[in-house]
Amino acid sequence: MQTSFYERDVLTVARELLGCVVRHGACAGVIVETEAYHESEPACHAFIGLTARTQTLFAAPGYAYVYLSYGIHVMLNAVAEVEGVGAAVLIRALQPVDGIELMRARRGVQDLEQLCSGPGKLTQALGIGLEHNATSLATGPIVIEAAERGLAPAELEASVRIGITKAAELEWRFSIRDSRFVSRPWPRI
DNA sequence: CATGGGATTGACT
DNA sequence: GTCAATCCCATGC
Repeated sequence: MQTSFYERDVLTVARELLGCVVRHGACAGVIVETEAYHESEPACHAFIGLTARTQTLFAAPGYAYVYLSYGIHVMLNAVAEVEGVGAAVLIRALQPVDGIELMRARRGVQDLEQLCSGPGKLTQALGIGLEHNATSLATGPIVIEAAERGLAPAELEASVRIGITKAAELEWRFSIRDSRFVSRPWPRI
């Protein structure tokens, strides 16, 4: 998708990424869960300001912000809002579509519902690493393709973030309702 | 230069 | 439910 898709309010981008397809090489999956981060909110890496680690967060929209969590897990984010604003959408879960056997080999797991049901799982399944930080999601090697159809409002589920007091009333997390491929049960609003 | 925390996962009790 | 694994990087001395 083009840059203009990402150059909007990060919550809107997080909502509309549901149903889109993440593709890397032979592997691809439909996004079923996202989480928005914005520099105004302390859980966001950009909250502390521009550093070497977080500079991608402030980069032009439509780029991939990839970082390592807990020294083990790779997180894939799509940079949103205008250049200079630190905001991004974490891709939290996918419904596997293509390259499923390769995903199973990379994960060492057979169960389709366990292949991409978490932010660290989906990057492992798709072979995404830190070397993909600051690459374009429009030109690849990782690309995000538009949803085949728009989601009906009833299919969308929103939730507050867990463990954050400030701005806890805002709906930062989005998923496709009743999808079997999300990372975990969410608190209902 | 040393330290400590993090947007997680999976194994084990 | 609890807990360890393990790398990057921001902060502080």
